[in-house]
Order: sequence, then structure tokens, then C-alpha cells
Amino acid sequence: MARIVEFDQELAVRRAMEVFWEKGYKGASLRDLTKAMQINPSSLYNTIGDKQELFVRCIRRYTDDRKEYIAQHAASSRSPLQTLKLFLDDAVTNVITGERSCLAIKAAFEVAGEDERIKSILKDDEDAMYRFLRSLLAKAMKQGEIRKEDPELITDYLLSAYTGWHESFILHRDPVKIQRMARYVLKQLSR
Amino acid sequence: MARIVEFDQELAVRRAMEVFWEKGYKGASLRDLTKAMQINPSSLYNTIGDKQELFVRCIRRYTDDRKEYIAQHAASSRSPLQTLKLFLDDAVTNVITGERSCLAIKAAFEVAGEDERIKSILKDDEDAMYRFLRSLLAKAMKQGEIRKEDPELITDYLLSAYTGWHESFILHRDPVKIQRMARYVLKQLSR
DNA sequence: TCTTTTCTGAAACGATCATTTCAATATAAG
DNA sequence: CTTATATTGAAATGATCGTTTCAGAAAAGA
Repeated sequence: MARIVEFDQELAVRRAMEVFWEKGYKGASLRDLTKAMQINPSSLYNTIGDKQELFVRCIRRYTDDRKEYIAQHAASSRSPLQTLKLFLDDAVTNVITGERSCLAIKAAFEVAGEDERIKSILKDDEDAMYRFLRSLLAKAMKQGEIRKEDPELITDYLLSAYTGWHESFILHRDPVKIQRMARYVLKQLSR
Repeated sequence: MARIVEFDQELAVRRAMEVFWEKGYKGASLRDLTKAMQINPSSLYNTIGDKQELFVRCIRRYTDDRKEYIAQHAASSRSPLQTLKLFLDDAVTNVITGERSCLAIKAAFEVAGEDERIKSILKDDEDAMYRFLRSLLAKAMKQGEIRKEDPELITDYLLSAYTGWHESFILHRDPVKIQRMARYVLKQLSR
């Protein structure tokens, strides 16, 4: 037979993801990408495909990481409200420590209007997060940990707020502002 | 003396704005731009400047339009709550009828991390909106039209939600979802 | 070891990028 | 009308874009 593929695809995609994350889809050149991936363009095209396909893989990798996060917290033994608090803490941390914001949100605004595959992956990602939060909120309400309301509305509210926090942090770089908003969300829920 | 500038700069910038709005900063080529502006690249460089400068002008034009909107509603004779309702209606309409989302938000996520001038303009824009809403909310609270709360927090909440609505609409294209969220906001305020 | 298959690296591909050049053109002042 | 100055359109600039080509290196089976 013949030679075997030498480079680690998973690692290479992870490295490409970092480049897309920082520069955006259009802002990342194939030179940037292949340099970070430490492979030759020919290797990229022989294995993964073109730039668009690589981006799809990167977005999938990013959202898969989130799916894992959700799975972990969904199986948690903590109380719903405690899980929710942890989730909000992580959300705040994500916003105020990420230099380059959130890859999924950036991709939504940059290319989801033109690229159906990307849009579909991001939609699935949001849906998964939606189901997780809705179920969490429903449980917390049932157990009387938070005020009873339409859990779907609250979920939409949380997801919207998270996106807004990212934009706010890009413009103002004010961690306290984000933390205050998160605290307010929690206060409103338990009030 | 000499020849006078022939093309209408204001109109040309407006046309360029549409291109940036649709394709993003990096996605818009100078061919796209000058074709839409109906001018020659040399005219662009002799009057406005390079691509970045043109983008700055476009973003300024966009945010100036918003400033005008704010000024109109700030001087309105309606009650604070009525103005707020109108504002929310406009926000929903903006989200669910705009094919290309919001130029300011897209620019924030695409370039505000790297371009200080753009970031500064967008920050000023957000600050203006912030002051308008805060004052509106404070008045509405004073007059007992809505529940008394920290008006700054509610303002942050509203602005965050607006950004999130845009992302939601890009992914789901569900107008009813946006309308429900807006109605929920209002319900929560007056409750 | 030899053959066969496949991957890798360097180079080159045409296309398009943002930007500049410059001669022809148009206008206002003298 | 002439002259001086500025704008315009067409073309070309070098750089960079995403992608492909291809010879040579590498590995597995015979």
C-alpha cells in the first residue's frame, strides 16, 4: 500500500479554529491558517478540503465542545438553581476573559446570512443550549427555587442577554458591567 | 481656478454603507463599493480616502441616523411609557424586517476588536442610546408608569436583549419569537 | 529489495485585492 | 479666450487571495 496521513487532523483543526476565532472567516487567509496548522496547503486540500470546509469543521469543533459542556452540567448532581448559578458564572467568565469574544456569535453575524451550512450548525448549537436551559429552569421552578414563569421566555431572554454581553464587552471592556447584569438576571429570577 | 467635485459625497457614502452592511467590511471589495457609489477609485481616494476611511464615514452616517431618531423621540410629547412602547416596536421591526441585521452590531463583532476608530464611534453610539433609554426609564418610573428599579440596569438589559434578538433572527428567522420577547420585556417592566 | 501507492513541500496558478498613476477633461478665474 | 488647477476615467501597480500542480519522499505489501 502507501504512505499514511502524517498530521493530526483534530489538532490542526483546533489550531485553525483559533485563527478563525481571532480574524474571522474572511479575515483569515489560507497562509495564516496553514501556518498555524503547520501543514502545507496541499495537505489541507487532500484531507479536509477548501477554506469553507475547514471553517465548517472549526465551527463544528467549537459547538461540539459546548455540547460536552452541556452534557456535563445536565448530568450534574447539583440542584437546578446551583447549576444555573454555575452556568451564569461561566458565561460571565467567558465574556470577560475572552479577548476575541465568542466564535459562534461572530460567525453568526459574519457569515450565517450567506452560508446555510454554518447557519445550520449554529442553529443546532443554539437549540441544544435552549433545551438545556429550558429544562433547567423548569426544574428550578418546579422545586420552587426560582419564581414561576414561562421557562421558554426566560431561556430566550438568557440567550439574548449573553450575546448582548459580548457586544457590550467588545465596546466597553467593563467586566463589572457584565457581572452586574448577571447578578440582576439571577435576582430577577429568584425574586 | 479649477474643476469642482462632481459627485455627491453624502449620496456616495450612503450607497457604500449599503454594500458594507450587506457584505461586511472585509467582504466588501473596492470594486463592489465604487460600482455602487458610481464613482472611480481615483475619485474615492482624492476625496474620502482609503477603504478604512470610507468605512468610518459609513459607520458615522449609520450612527448619525440613529442620533436623529433618538433626538426625535427624546423631544416627543408622549408619555415616557408610550415612547418606550414605540421604541420597542421600532426595535422589533428593525430586527424582523432587516435582511442584513444591524450594521453597528455586525461591525462591532467584525472589526471593533482591531479598529479603535470604529470601536470609538460605536461606543459613542451605544452611550447615546444608553442615556436616552436611562432617562426615559427614570421618567417612566417617577411617573409610576413602570415598576421602580435601577434604570441603568434595565437599560443595559434592553440594549443587550436587542443585540441578542438580532442573532436569534439570523439563526431562526422567527418574527413571533422576537415579538414575544419584546412583549415579555414590557410585561416585566410594568409588572 | 522492489514495487506501488499516497502524502508532502515548494512553486506556480490565475484571479482579485486595495491602491496609484497619468493623460484627458472640465471648470473657474484672469 | 487663455491659463491654471482639479477631477475624472482607464489602466496598471505590486501584493495577496484561494487553489492546484507535480516531482520527490515515505511507507506498506510482495
